[in-house]
Amino acid sequence: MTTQRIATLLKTGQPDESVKIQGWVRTKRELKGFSFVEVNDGSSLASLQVVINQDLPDYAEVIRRLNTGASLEVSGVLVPSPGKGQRIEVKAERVTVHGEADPETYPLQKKRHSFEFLRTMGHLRSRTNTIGAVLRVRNACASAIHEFFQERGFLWIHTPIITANDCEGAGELFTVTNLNLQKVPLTQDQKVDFSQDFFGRQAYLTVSGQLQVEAMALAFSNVYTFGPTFRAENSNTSRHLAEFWMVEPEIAFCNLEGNMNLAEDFLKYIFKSVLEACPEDMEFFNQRIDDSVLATADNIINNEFERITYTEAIALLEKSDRTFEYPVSWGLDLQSEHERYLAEELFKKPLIVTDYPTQIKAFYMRLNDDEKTVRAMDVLAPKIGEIIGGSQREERFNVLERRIRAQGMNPEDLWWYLDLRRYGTVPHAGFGLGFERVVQFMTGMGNIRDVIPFPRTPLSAEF
RNA sequence: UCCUCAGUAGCUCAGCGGUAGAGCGAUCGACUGUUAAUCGAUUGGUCGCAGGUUCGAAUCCUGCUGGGGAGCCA
Repeated sequence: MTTQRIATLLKTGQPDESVKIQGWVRTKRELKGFSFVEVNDGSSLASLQVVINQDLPDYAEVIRRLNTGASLEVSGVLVPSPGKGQRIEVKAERVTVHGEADPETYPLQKKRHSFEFLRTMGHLRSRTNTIGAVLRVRNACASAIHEFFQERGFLWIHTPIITANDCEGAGELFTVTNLNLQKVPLTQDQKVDFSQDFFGRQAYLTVSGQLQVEAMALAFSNVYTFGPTFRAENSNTSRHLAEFWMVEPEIAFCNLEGNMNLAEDFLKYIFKSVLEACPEDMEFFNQRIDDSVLATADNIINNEFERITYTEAIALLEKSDRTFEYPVSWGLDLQSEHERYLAEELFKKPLIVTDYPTQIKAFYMRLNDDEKTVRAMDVLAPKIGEIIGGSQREERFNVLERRIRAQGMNPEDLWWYLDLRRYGTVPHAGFGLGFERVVQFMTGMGNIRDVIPFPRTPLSAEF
């Protein structure tokens, strides 16, 4: 008999059906004459209750070995459950213990654990209710992202992880090298001689696939990247990782309005899709983690996002009677507290802020006619802050070259990026979305380290 | 990197100058249907590490780690 998944049995299993399941013991309750064992195989939040009667051969020995964390295989028959809390249960006919888990040392006890503690066991924590639910939602969300773009004819582009482009300006980079670090070759002026390194020049882990994905958009019209991204910043917050996943669509023949529409449709789609795919897990988050999770999802799906310009945002902040720690003034970037005030208190829903001052944004964003602002957009979500950052790109060769120079960079280093404006340039736009931040936002999880299987942060890469 | 709080039993914490306590877990026992099972008993600690102050340090001071907040950003 083939093994069935517990999620399927809980949903569609019928009494008298013969079944075989495999999984891990979540908890065991021994009574006189028989025992209840809850078995979870990761397919759903709920476990399947297995009833083992003492007339089973080797009953005492089997039960002794079935502690929390042990792995087993059960063959039996489904029966209606007389107890509360489950529709059906398995009456065990044969139980095989694959691996024991010594209860004296197995760290996951049948009680609540703090997330801090679970982080010290990256290899085991996915067997818990919360982290299990998070990772199922994460999977559903990743799947929804691909569905969304594939349905719309976007090509998934695998942009490089290793890059020599140090000119995107998006934070600190990790160097990739195979130089002998015991004996680093030096140039005459005592700098590291990267010409002797693997790529013949200094290379890095990517901080964004945007530059490359723009090149692809100018061949395939609509494309997206979805892959890991690396930042070597010494950021110690609940919203930052050194290794995270980013989604970056890029659309040719598109302006900022089209970009905003896509971003809004995109967020609505993935929330809806995850609610459909993981209703139990989402309900769990609403009950145990953050009781506004379902309302927030509903808010995203059913409301139009607010859209204001940076200039309007500054006016609203200046008009508010709130006192902010950081000053509000046209030309200064919005601080976390400003973004949160706008999204959480003033509008109480996601909003898109556009047309930021030129000097606080990247060189590739399209210059407006006033030359004081660029066609940038940030989608700000309650609780998380910036969840999406994007822009219409500067497609005019002369303007782009001028802006590269103005930011102290050398146009020659970006020769191929400029080439895209030299040959068949088109208006185009795109955005970047922090995948873990979306999962955080969806699940209500407070710390980004708990929405990725193995988080990498400063001083932390144990698992 | 800065601010701030915290490191005491397997876990969550109390004790805050006179050499250790609770709840949960685990273990054993009881219970024909439990579901964070319940009830009874038992077990459990170089008080993070290294220095220093003191007659005496878990307790006070200094360096290293974790949480929260900020900056940077996604």
